[in-house]
Order: sequence, then structure tokens, then C-alpha cells
Amino acid sequence: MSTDGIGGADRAGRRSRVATLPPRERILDAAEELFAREGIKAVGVQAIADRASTTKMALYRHFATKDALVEEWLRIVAADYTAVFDRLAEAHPDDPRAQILGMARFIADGLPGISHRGCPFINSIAELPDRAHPARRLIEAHKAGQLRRLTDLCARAGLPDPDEAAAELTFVLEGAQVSAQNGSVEHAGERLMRIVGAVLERHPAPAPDGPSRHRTGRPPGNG
Amino acid sequence: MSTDGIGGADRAGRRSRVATLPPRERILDAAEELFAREGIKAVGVQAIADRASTTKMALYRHFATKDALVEEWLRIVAADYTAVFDRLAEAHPDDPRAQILGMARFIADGLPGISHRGCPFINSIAELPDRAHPARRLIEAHKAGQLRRLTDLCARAGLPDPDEAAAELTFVLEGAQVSAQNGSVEHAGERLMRIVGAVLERHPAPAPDGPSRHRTGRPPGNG
DNA sequence: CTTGCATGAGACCGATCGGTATCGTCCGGG
DNA sequence: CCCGGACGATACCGATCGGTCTCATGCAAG
Repeated sequence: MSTDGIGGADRAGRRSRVATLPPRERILDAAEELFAREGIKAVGVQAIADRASTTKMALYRHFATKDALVEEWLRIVAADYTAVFDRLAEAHPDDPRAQILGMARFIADGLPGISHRGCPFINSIAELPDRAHPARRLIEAHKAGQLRRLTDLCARAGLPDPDEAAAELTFVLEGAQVSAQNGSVEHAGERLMRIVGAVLERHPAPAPDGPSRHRTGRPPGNG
Repeated sequence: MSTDGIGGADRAGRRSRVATLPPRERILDAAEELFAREGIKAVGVQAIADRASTTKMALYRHFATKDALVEEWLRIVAADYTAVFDRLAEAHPDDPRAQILGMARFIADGLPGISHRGCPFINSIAELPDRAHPARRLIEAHKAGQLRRLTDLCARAGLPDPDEAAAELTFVLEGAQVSAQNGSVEHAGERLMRIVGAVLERHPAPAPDGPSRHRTGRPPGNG
């Protein structure tokens, strides 16, 4: 994490603020911090350059415009989320349900840290009303990809209506992040997990071929 | 609200852009439109004055600063929401569950219209990271009031854990508005109603004195 | 050493921002 | 009638915005 890089050769840690990082990385770090905390429009390029311990000129040598920087920032955030999905897929290759719950758990665990400032995507959309804006398109593409992936997991988990189930899960996951922005965050994580459980229970999967697992979930009408 | 006090004759249409409305009302109308569509920071006072068919000077004669105008706008939006609650309480004085479902229905029906731009509160919070900002405080006070009201309804509906139930409902209601901002809005309303139903089913109320409802999960009736 | 280049520093530009000042006009109540 | 206050138009202010330009420095490769 933040303790690496002592011995040089730290190509791993992407997020350390060590002054020895190349300017481009420092700028992206600073942008991530400031955009997430203050909002896109509220942060000027000068402030980003200052926090990155560099100058506007260096910034514009790496990013054509502020919008390009915003886009790159969102691209990184999206990639981070996708990486979580990938990691879960790797950890539970044959258990789509575990992947779904893992994603929910990941978001649930992130809620307290998010409490002050909500999900970067949701917040950014509020500042990017133009659907044609490249950054906005990037967000929507990411969300669409996540929904597709969730739908696939639901299908592989045997849920009878994977599209609907994935849509409901998206509802709840996003609601949690917004809701955590204000009110009490104390039990938000567990609350989210409970609701996710309730949603999944509403979409009972037929018992796998193995020994019957649990719960007398309504048989899927058939019969 | 904007219909009281001023001696205008049209007490019906609250949002008409008729030029005969006093400037203050026109300014608030324009602000509502522009703030909701473009965002707070993206809209300048000049643009508001233009759309209100007046001038900056007239605007500043009625509002000390742009922030004051933002605050007043949010106050009106909050009052509108509260009015919905009031109307429901009036329509179903002795049926708290109907009030809850009515609120969910109100939001569900509003989702298509909201599709382009999300909930004004959520969007505004994204642009007001400072919790000390008066407008931000107004939003949080409104949300707190709504949560309190929902909690009270859940309690009166006999739900065993009203705080938890109200928190979960808030989760879902806000998630719906965010989720409707991007993805398919087609079935968002019915989806929301389904999830609300699922949440309420998770908090079974003891059967009232009337004819007994089946106490366990009833089959997933009408969607 | 010399050349080349990314960097750091800061002045600078036009546009726009929130907010103010000035002035002519209009309109309704004493 | 006439007068005061609200209104509309416009010019203006200082600050800040995104973005550009110039130039000195430091460093690494040829």
C-alpha cells in the first residue's frame, strides 16, 4: 500500500503520493483526490497542479484539456471497479452467487469511507448533464458494462429473471452509496447486505444439481 | 410555496412562465428549470435572469446572493415533496401502509420524467460538499425530516423495527432515482414498487384486528 | 561537452463569473 | 397630478477560470 517504494522498483503501488513519482501520476493522484472531494467544476487546474507539486504547464503537457483529465480520472476509477469484479471472478470462478455477494460486500465495506463524498460516478453525472460529453459517455459505458456483468452472474446463478434481478441489485447498490452520503452510515453496510439478500431471495434459484442446499424458496412455479 | 401571498389571480398553475408573474416568481421558475437541468455551478445568474425575462439587477433586488437563490429553490423543492406527504396523510389518515406505498408510487411515477436529470437533492449535494453550507444543511434537514416521517409511518404500520424499515425504504427510494438517471427507465417504476414490496415483506406487521392476512410471504401477486 | 527535452516558475490572455453602480422608464397610490 | 419605488438595460468591477507563452534549469544520452 503506502509503504512500498522504499527500495525503488515500485511499479506496483499505483496510489502513493511520493514525490518521486512522475508528474503525470502525481497529477492523476491530485485530480482523484480533489475531484472526488470537491467536485469537478469546483476544482481548478491550478489547484490540481499545486496539490501535485507541479505546474499548470506540466499538466497541459500530459492532458490536452481539463475535460481530458476528468475523463482519464473516471477511466481509472472505472478500471478499479472492474478490477474488483475480476478479482472476485478469479476467487470464485464457479460460484456466481458468491461473486454477487462479494461485490455487495465490497460496496458495503466502502460505505463508511465514502460517507463524506459519495460515489464518484454519481457525483460526476450530476455535473455532466450533457450525455454527449465524453466523460459522461465513459460513465454510462461503465455502468452498462457492470450491469451486463451482473446480469451474466445472475444468469449463471440460475436466477429465473437475470435482467430483472441485476437491475434490482443495481438499484440497491447505488441507493446505498447515495444514502450513505447523508444519514447515519453506521449500519449502512449491514443494511445493504440485508437488502441484497432480500432481493436475491425474491429471485429464487432452482436448487443446483448437487445436494439440496438450503431454504425452501418458492419453487419456480413450474408444475 | 410560490403560490401564496402575492396577489396574482392564477393560483392554479405554479410553474407557468407567463410574463405577468412578478419577477421574483419568474426568477424562481427559471432557477428551478436551469439548476435542475444544468446543475448549480453550471448556471450563471445572467442566464437565470435571461430565462426569467428580467435582469441581474432585478434578481439581486430579491435575493442577496446566488447562494440565497439556490437555497430558496431547494426550500421550494423540499416543500413540494413534503406537500406530497401531507396529501397522502390526508388521503389515508388511518392507513400508514397506504401512505408509504403512496410515496413510493409517487416517486415511481416521477422516474420517467426524472430520467434526464436526477433528483435535485442528490445532484445538489454533489455540488455542495461543504456540510456547513446553508443549502446543504437545508437538504440534510429535509432528508432527516422525511426519514423521521417514514419512520413514524412504519411504526404506526406496526412494523417491528421502524427505524430499520424506514432506512431501508430510503435506500431503495433514493437508489431508484439515481438508477433512473442512466439505465433503462422503462420498468423502473414497477421495479421500484416491487422492491419496496419486498422490503416491507421483510418487516412483517402483526395482523391487524381485521380479517387475518396470511402471515408468511404471500405469493408474489400483482407486480 | 553538447544537444535535446521534460520540467518548474510565472507572466499573460480572453472569457466569464458573482456582484454593483448608474440611469431612464413605467406605473400605481396618495 | 405627481412622486416614489420597482423595474429594465447596460456598463462596469475585481476575481478567477481554462489555456498559452516564455524562459531558466537540470539531467541524461550521444
